[in-house]
Amino acid sequence: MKSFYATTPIYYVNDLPHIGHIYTTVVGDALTRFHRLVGDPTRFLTGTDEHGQKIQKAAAEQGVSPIALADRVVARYRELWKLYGIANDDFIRTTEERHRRGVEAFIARIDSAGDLYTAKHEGWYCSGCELFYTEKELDAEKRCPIHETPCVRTSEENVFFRLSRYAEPLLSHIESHPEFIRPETRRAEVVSFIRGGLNDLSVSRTKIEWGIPFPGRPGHVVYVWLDALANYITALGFATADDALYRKFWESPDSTRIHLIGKDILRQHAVYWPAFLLSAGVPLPTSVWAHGWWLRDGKKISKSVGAIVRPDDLARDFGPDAVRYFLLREMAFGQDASFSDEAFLARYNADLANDLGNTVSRVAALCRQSFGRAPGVPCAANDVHRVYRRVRDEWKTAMGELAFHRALEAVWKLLSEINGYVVTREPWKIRKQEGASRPLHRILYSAAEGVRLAAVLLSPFMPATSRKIFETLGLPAEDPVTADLRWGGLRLDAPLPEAPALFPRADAAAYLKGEPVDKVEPEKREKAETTIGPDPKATGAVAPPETTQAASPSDGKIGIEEFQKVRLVTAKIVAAERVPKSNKLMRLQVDLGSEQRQVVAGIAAKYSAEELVGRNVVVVANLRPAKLMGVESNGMVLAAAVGETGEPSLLAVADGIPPGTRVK
RNA sequence: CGCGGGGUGGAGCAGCCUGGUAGCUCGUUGGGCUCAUAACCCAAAGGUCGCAGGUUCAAAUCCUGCCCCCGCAACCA
Repeated sequence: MKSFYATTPIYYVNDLPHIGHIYTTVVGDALTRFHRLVGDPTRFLTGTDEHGQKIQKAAAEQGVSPIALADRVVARYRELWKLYGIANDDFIRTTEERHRRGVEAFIARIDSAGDLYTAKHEGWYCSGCELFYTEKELDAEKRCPIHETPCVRTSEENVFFRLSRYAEPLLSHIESHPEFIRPETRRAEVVSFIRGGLNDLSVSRTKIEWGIPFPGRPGHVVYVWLDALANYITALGFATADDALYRKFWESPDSTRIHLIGKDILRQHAVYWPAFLLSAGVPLPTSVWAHGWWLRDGKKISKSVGAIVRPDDLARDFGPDAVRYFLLREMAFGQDASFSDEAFLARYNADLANDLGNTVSRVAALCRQSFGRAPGVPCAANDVHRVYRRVRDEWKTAMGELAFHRALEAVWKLLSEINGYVVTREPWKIRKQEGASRPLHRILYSAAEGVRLAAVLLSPFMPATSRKIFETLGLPAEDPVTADLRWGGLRLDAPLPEAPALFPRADAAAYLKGEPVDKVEPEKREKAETTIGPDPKATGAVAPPETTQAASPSDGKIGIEEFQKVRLVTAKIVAAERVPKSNKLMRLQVDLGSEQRQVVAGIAAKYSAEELVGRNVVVVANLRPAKLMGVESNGMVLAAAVGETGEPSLLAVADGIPPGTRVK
């Protein structure tokens, strides 16, 4: 029997969980729940990546130790996974002892293969960032893009990995294993990247302390990616005395090993990681599966636009399973998909409330009204059973291809069949005419058994919902096992408890307007709030610098003296031209009365050069100069940022106000 | 030649790898049912599958060229 091992990336503790993390983890959970259900020995791993520059720095800024910072974020991940019903078998942290040992052993193998050497790495170094920059990233004066201070030409001694040696072996592996990189487009991407030539990879750092000490190279720590990627095998006990899991789930030719990743970290997983493994003489993963990105309302989710989707709100209002369902149903795995409240509400009402929830309560109510309990006479020869067999096969095939949306579509065919079956047989009429007759038992048995099997097929996707459905049908509220996939698992004459609606219909219009939805049972709501409610402390602790820097400690308010530091004056635009090759930059010459100067503004998407000339605007006069696309800017033109896109709308100044007039 | 995603009934999508009746959800229209969460069932209308060539007995699907939209990065001072 084939063992099945799936991993998510380990998440970097500098960031709070967002929809991407939740998605990958939910996918891994659904996939491994499926494999457990069909009877494969299965293991599911997730965890956190805790080393590196950013963590060290963030911790220092907050005056805590890096590990304390990591602990805090890890606790949050653990809560979140619990909330979403993630059944991971293990949770690895790169700061754990077992991981460190595994990495050391892994590096020792690579070293003895002769793939490591030490060399000088020269570049422009910013002491503020503690990072090397490439020429491209710096301006003409070699200034750091973040600190705007000059970088120093420095050299650092690094350990290098002979990645260049593995171009051919990788290509031939990819060639002979079509399932190695999926989907297809990603595979082509990787092939072209490798064909473009592979440079040896620097795998140690000397300027950082927060990492695993590089074996045999005092003063060096292991480069974060080499450290992080190894988690997939160190968590299995690679190169330890107790490596039973490693042998069963990784080394065995009968194992399937799948890395689920976002397409942004494809190169690390499809090039670097397999190269390391080849060097160390360890089998490669069966498959690296790169999924697409979630877009917000069709646009890339970006922090600067403020369109971060944290599904916490939806999980609180509609339950974690509804979010799981949406994520798995809406995205064709591998492609990008859009996350919008409208789409969520539409799916929630149509699929979960109308189809699933209503069918369950409909069938349960029919049984209760007819018999006061579950049907007492089984039936196997009926349309529901026939459709079930077909649906179950489609479901299996789709899951094998990681086509979750198709697997779910199949289950909905079964629900639809049950509804159609009930309408055709009209059990309510039979009940009135002949009471709890044998035919009525058989009809409702077919319907109820169909519902039970739908719940079994749904269990990888919506485990909690699935258990509730079993309960509604008078069965134990447990995760199903392989035998439960067979027709005939319903318990005859079982008492049926009164059950609340699984997914009460939501008033979509009201919800989208921001009104509260009181649709989730109080019990669920409470739980959701305590576990994922906003935790300002945790948020502040790990939020990226731009949010933590909010200067004033208390409420974000500043004194007037602080505001007065900003010198605002009116100005007249005397000339305007687009910055070549830029999308939204406009180079403006503005008259400040006493002087004329050049200001660059990001308004070209909205305003043409002609309509700008002659306009009176407000500018910030005492702003430090900056270069944008190589053009110097000495000030800032004020504009309202309208809507989510921040479309600029210039502030107007009444005619007749001379340029250079102070604004306050 | 920066990197990537996409253009399929009114809307949102699947199908494309492995050519052969264009499918799903929502919406619309008509009918049915009244057991169920105003839910459910049946039927209908509605598509030059971005454009142009090519390969083929056959192209949404494979090849070539082009057009358009979107995201990332460089650029929101």
